[in-house]
Amino acid sequence: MRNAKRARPHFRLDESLLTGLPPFSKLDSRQIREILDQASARRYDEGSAVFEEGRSAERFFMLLDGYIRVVRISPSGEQVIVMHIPGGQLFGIAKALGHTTYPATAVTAAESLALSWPTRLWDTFVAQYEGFSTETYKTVGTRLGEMNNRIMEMATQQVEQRIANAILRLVNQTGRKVEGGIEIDFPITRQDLSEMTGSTLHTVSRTLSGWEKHGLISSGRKRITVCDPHRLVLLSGATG
DNA sequence: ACATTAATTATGT
DNA sequence: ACATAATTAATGT
Repeated sequence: MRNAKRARPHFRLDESLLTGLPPFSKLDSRQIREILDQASARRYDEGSAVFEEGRSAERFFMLLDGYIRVVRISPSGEQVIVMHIPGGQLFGIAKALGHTTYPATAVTAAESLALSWPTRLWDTFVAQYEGFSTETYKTVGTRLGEMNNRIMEMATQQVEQRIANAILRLVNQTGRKVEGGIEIDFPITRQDLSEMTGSTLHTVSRTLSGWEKHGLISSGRKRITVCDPHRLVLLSGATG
């Protein structure tokens, strides 16, 4: 039966969701409780936007499970994939960068689960939760370093090496062991790889086919597993 | 050393 | 059956 409208049922989020995650690892269970009671949880289908570039940063997020694809669109309409964020990390933390709007769009690369809080809570989180700010600045620093490396790659390396580096990054961050190698844990297309490397899906397809022929990787539709990481590193590294 | 264009085939609902 | 992904060859800068 269709019942009367009622307020969103208040699910008590389990404390184990946050305990152990770096930004919260130093907190006692009372503090975790506090934080969880102010959070809202939401599930996202694959490919749905969590927030969009330019929009006011109303909330910040903790990705509990799944993967976030950070995306920007050029004025001419081409998409660029800035990076991927795995579960267990904060994202949409515009406030940490001194922004009031989101600097990029966040799309789920797989079905995902995220907590979020109103951005007005950011300062109190920083002020009263030990380790929160230092840990978040660590992740900001890590991401900055990655983007830094990407800039170098873009400027100096050829497409094949950039693709190799992109895949290695994904494998390091999201790789899960399967028989015969390490698989990228979420669906990824040649188009995606091209948007990460400033290339085209055709070039990506050709290079991947070549690698597959030589046993470096194996791939199906939207799936890539690295069989020989070592040789891939050789390809990606100093001029071959 | 790569993009573009185009045609063809494979794969998932 | 249909849409989306991937491959492959030919041609262009």
